[in-house]
Amino acid sequence: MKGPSVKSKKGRPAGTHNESVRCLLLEAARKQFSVREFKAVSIKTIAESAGVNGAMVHYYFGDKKGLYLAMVEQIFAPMFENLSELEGRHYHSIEAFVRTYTRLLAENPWWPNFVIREILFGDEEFRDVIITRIADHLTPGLLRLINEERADGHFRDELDPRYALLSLISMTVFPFLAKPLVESALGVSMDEPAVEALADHTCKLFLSGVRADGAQS
Amino acid sequence: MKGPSVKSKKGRPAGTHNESVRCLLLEAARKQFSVREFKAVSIKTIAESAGVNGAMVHYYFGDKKGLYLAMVEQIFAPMFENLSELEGRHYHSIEAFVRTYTRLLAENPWWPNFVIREILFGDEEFRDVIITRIADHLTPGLLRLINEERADGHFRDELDPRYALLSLISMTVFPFLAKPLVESALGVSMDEPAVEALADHTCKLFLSGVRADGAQS
DNA sequence: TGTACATCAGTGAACGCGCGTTCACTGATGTAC
DNA sequence: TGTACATCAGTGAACGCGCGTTCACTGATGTAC
Repeated sequence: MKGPSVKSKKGRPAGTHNESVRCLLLEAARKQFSVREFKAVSIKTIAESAGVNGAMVHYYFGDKKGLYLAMVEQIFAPMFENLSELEGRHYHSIEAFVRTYTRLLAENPWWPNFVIREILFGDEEFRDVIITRIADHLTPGLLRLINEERADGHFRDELDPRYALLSLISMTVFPFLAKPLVESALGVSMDEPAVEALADHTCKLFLSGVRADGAQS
Repeated sequence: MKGPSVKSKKGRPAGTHNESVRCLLLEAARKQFSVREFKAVSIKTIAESAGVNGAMVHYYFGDKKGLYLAMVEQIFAPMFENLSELEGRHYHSIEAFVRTYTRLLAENPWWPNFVIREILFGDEEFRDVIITRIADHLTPGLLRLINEERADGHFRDELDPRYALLSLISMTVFPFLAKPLVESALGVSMDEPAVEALADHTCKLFLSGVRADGAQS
């Protein structure tokens, strides 16, 4: 595999406008892989969609899987970055989690699509990596938070924190995952205001649902 | 396409043990398609898994897609049947919905897998059929129920019934959809007792979450 | 009953298409001296 | 400055593999008379 990363002193230097081909391919790949399976998307289709020669896939990414992984990495990076931030600073509030996550999902609507695809149909190794990565980023902080609220008497005593967390994540993620179903069946368009209203609703439902009888809202 | 369905008077009658090959293929197909994409599963793999000749796929199902559709139909049929029953009789209770649906999902763990696959990556026509079918079976009865409870003052007045229904479905379905993630990240094994406990939890969380302040539990 | 025949489920080799991949090549653009 | 050369991004034809599909065929099992 030879690529543009090979540097040397002589000759024409790399990087006039060559990165555009790379970007075009990544963008086209995201579009195609968003609505079709890996093997159902041909390099030819991606190349045509990007308006470049199909051999460029191998020139820039080695092979088809290289392009796919580069694209997935590009999609996941900002999500994990933001989630790390969230973990570091704002995890003190259930509401902050729901709103931040909702915003992230609204901005990256194809993200849950690729996650669920990898989890359900991906290679075993890659799947485990993703699962571990998501679990590590989401679970500890939120579980601790729920446990604290329960210990302080704000949440019901018999509440199972694991189930509570599962409910919270379910309500936050599923609407984006089943977006076509939601839009068609419920008539909810999942645009900016609807998504925000849904986040409000989710917070209220969850906090009322787990609150101890005697606790203040 | 010639198949065993062609009947005649003369010759060896159909149906000694020939249906077993059909069943073996359907079962093997379900196994393979559960964990891999359509194009990532070869007829050869299915046939080997079933222990029959690969040409049998075309003999019994016409082509690969015929086998896939027959398998999906076989998976969906009991679900829609049970959902219809549910609609006719037991839709008077949120709890009945959650418990019935949870039981169905526990008994048919691959069902949400195929639904989401078709919705996200399927052909446009097939996707719309599935979405419409699910929407028609789930939405009207439950929406009516939620509206009634709200009108009777049991549920909060400012509650949006569509969002409430979405939350309910999210909490019921998502845990099965993200089963590997749930089991790995939360340490919940999603077996019989855990699934039942989760259904209890979901009912309690939802009903507490939507209840009007003055209403009885 | 015996026999010729029809139809069955199932076989296995061969075909041909689409795909990912490879590779010799081109013209443009830079550097070295 | 001019010129020979090195390296670049990109091209397009060809290759070969795997796949879905086809088809002539077989032996078994029934029916007709």
